[in-house]
Amino acid sequence: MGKNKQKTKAEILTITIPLFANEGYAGVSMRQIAKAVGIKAASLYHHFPDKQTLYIEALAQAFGKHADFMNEAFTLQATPEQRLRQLIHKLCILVTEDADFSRLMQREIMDGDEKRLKLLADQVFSDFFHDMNRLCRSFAPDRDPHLMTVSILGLVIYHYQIAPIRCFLPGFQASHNDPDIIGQHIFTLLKNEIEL
Amino acid sequence: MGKNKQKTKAEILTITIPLFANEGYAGVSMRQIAKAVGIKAASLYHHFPDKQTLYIEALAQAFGKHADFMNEAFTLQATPEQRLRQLIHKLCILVTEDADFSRLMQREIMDGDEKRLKLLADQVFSDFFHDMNRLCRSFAPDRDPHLMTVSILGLVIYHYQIAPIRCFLPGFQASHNDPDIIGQHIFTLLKNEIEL
DNA sequence: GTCTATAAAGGGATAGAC
DNA sequence: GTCTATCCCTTTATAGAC
Repeated sequence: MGKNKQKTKAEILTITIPLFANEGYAGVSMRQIAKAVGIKAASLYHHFPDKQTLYIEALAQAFGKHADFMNEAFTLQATPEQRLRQLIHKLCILVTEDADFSRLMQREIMDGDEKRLKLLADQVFSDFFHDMNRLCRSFAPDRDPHLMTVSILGLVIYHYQIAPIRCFLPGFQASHNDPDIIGQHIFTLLKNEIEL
Repeated sequence: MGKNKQKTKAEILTITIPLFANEGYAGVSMRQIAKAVGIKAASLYHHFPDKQTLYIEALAQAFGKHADFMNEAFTLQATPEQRLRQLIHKLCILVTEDADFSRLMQREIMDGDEKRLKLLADQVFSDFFHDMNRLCRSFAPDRDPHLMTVSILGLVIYHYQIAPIRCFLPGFQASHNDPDIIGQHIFTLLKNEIEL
């Protein structure tokens, strides 16, 4: 009844996502993808017209997975301080637990052309970013909300990005990879900004 | 007298660096490099035994270029506050003005194997990171210096990383790409940390 | 929906002339 | 030090059998 086709397509994408996340678009061949999926390369072209499309759909699946988180991170009614703490905590968990998502995002911001970036911004980040701006305004009304939002994202994301080399850098301790420790550090860093 | 060989080698690397920075290792072919340099692909193998070596030497040249900055950022005698402001300012200028350096670094942290990352950490960042830890201790003695150092780097670097998509995100203004504006924002964000 | 076979192009790398 | 020519392999993608 055609249900297998859809299922197989999503399965292919699920298997493909970590490959693109770890090796990049140019670093993964259709043969490698096919091998990982368990079919021959030619069969991939039954599901996707070309490699580009396969990549774009993998992106869409990887990013769509977290749409809920993006929208739910701001629902709870609480003080700005509590909401900021919650948000930082959830962001730390997100980047730590879905490395594929984070890496794909990083690569896409690096390599995506203008058209793809605009799509990513509008369809994935717009609402989330807007909510973050609003949160920033609520606890730091005198600050530029856009700059604050980027700063908070940078604080969380860079601690994750630098993880592969961090263990070789001066002052490293194992606890520095713990999302709770990192989240707590970032929250106290920003706490002074909060107007009580 | 063999002086041309050295000169040409450095010239090749200079031309190659932006290619690897923009397209990544797998995204650039020896033929593309040769074309950019203005010679044939086979001639590249007179200077470098293989593509890997060419890439590594390009990294070395791109990173070595900023060794002075890394070491000079902490020489001036001043209050911790002044030194922090100076450092943030110089970092903002660095990542803004040498996009190739920043992108290569980002790719290398993402894709480098353990051996290359250890080399990068020891030979490029060790002293700089150590100095940053010391600076952090001087203005925020109660904080973990490693976490503080990474946070400061993340604040600066992420504002640069997100630049390609930033203009599509809510609240963007042209001034958000100005290193002076970003630097000022980050400094005031950290200023509350400073023990006067 | 997957397979084999294959086309057409591009990849890294080498040999040997100049 | 650069060239042409070439080797051998991989790549993306298609055609057509099952």
